[in-house]
Amino acid sequence: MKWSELEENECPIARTLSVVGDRWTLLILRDCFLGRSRFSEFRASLGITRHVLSDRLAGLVAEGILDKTEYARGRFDYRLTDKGEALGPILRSMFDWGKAYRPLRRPVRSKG
Amino acid sequence: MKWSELEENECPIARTLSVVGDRWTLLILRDCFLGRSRFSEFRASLGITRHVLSDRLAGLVAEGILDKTEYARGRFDYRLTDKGEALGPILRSMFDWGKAYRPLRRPVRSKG
DNA sequence: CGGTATCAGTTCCTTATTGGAACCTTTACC
DNA sequence: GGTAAAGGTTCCAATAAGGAACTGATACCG
Repeated sequence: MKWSELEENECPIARTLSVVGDRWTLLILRDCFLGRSRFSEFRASLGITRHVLSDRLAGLVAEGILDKTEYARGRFDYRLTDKGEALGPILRSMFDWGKAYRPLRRPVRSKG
Repeated sequence: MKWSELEENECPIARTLSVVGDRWTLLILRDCFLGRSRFSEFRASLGITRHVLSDRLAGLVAEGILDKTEYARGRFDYRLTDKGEALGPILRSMFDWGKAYRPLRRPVRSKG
């Protein structure tokens, strides 16, 4: 199965992954849940390249997950729609799993 | 931020994505939850290339998410560990979202 | 015993996706 | 008019994924 074929897959999980299953999309959406809404904010937070960010944002807008509005000439806000907000539980469960099963062992400084 | 740097990211969501955030891993794990456990079963179900499947399974074993056991000479079972089972809520929430927000409009046959 | 088939990979080559830097256009500020 | 920032786009190099062929090891067939 090719990635693009997932969209019409029988399995709802596969269909969800066809939308948010790439390397960056869920991190962008996490930023949205944290209140970030601008191209430059995502850039600063994620270190994603402009090209890929531009592409992902356009995809999310096309999917109806983000809403793009011009808050000043040539400046845009990307905000979660209801469909986007509904992804919250996915991020929530990822948060819980990461916290429980991949704890940060923070770097010990000097003699620790 | 490069993908590999996510492992030690401050955010638990980022750390989770460093493990399951690529194109295929969550689909493989979905198959595990559905009871599939062998290389050939994953292949048949997903149409993933041998090379990538081999790589992903090895990664999941290294992460302690799957357990690999030889059930016959040269034949292996991959089964979810507790850490792997704990990913259930992520798949569950993806299932719910996909069902609600990306319903299958199944192809209408003949006159519907 | 030779021939064929399956499982679980590995290797090699091609295609697709990402990373990185430079460039572009509009607006704001001095 | 010069500089800077936002939000892109374009181009090229590096990385990842797709696809087919090839490798053992084991099993079954006659």
